[in-house]
Amino acid sequence: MSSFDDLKIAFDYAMERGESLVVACRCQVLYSGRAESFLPDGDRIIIIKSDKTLIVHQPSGHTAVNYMKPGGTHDLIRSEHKVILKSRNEGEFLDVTISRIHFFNSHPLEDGASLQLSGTEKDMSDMIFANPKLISPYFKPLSREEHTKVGFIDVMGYEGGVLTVVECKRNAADPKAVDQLRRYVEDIKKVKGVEKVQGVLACPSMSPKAERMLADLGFGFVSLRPPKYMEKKEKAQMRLDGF
Amino acid sequence: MSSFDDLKIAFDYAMERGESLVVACRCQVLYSGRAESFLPDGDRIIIIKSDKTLIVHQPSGHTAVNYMKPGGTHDLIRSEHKVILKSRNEGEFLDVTISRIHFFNSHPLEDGASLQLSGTEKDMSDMIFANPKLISPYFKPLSREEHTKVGFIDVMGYEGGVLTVVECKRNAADPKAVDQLRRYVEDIKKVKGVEKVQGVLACPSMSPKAERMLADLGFGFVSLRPPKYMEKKEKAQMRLDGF
DNA sequence: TCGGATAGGCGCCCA
DNA sequence: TGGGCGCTTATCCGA
Repeated sequence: MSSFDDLKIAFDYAMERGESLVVACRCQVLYSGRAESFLPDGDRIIIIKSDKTLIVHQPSGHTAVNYMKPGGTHDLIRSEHKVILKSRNEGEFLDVTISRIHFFNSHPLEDGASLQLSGTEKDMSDMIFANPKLISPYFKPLSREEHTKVGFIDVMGYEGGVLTVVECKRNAADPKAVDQLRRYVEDIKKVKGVEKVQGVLACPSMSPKAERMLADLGFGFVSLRPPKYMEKKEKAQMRLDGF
Repeated sequence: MSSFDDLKIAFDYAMERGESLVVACRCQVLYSGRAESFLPDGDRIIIIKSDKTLIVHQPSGHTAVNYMKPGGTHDLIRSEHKVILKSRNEGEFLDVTISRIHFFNSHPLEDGASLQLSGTEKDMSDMIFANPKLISPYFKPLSREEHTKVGFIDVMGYEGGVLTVVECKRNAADPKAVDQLRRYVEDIKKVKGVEKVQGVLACPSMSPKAERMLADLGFGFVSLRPPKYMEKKEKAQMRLDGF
């Protein structure tokens, strides 16, 4: 029995059972679908998940270099002297041509949990709604995540008598953020038939271009960063770990 | 020798050697850094790459649910009855509390290759520059990827006597794309002191809102998709594979 | 290093 | 199903 046959048996077994599998191998990867790509020979880790997502990871970096979306088919075939993993899904294909297997493993994996994330833009708007003084002493919030024809507005309210649109960014704001705020302000003016609507950008900082655009439009800026509820615990943890 | 000791030895060996390693395990994950998150118990695949990138994958979906950037430290410790993988990097931390190991593997992985991708927005602008008739019979391109004070313009040229800014999108264009084009056109008017500057959006299709915005601004639309150099080969491949 | 923009973006929510 | 948009976005590229 060849090493290909061993691998083939283990691979088919895992796929039939709906297991998740991992292959580390020397390979090259050809993809064609929405775009197309070729990745020359090198060592990679390939994962096929139980939902048939396929991802190819190089030995550095955070991002998968190639992938196939969930629901595809994956077949291991021998072609002359090579082993090819052929992945197909909705008009896209990806071929992994394998020249050497470093290791292979599979196991049924079950996971019903989902990530609980905080410190997001949504958390910022919640924070502002709960504590409007963060925008100004006189800011009275009316709505959160208000859906309009041009998108949805993080927080809207009145400051004094002026209708005010607040756009939150968890990171430094860029020109796109100002464009977005302007789009909302213009839309609200038109929809509400109000002449004066104020725009406010709430973010930790701004890029120079964003700052200039904001000033040109006469919009406001509030220095604010997303809340991190574990911050105190984190600090303690870091100290315990000697940071 | 406990199973923890076995794992610890294999883990430390892999880390010392600069190998890449894979652990499939039941675990929960706590992260705190730029944001913070908690992932309750479930089965995951954890990879630590040779550059010390750590990624945590659930058994479905394309994206890593948690990760740490390259260059951090990773330690496997026993805490009472549990095994904890502690990852630290530049003020961020991630703790994986492991309750069961499904499998563990490691191997030195080497990969000097990088992805060759085509069918991008850049490929579209190259295509237009090489074949200006795609925009119109009279379009004369002047520059590609021109860096202006407001950003860079994919293609700029003259159509008849009118300065024309072309923005390419490889996918269906959305309102953000139109905003971007408008920003460029307005800037060029100001910088060049020209009254009439034409904007053209080159993309396969537009969202309804984008279409309306484009019409309101009097900009043009050219139906175009990014070139895929392997397209013929791909089609043949798909036929061979029975699609 | 910073800024600006793309991405085979993905994933989520909501009409 | 598609539009709109945030993201621990990452990654690339130029100043």
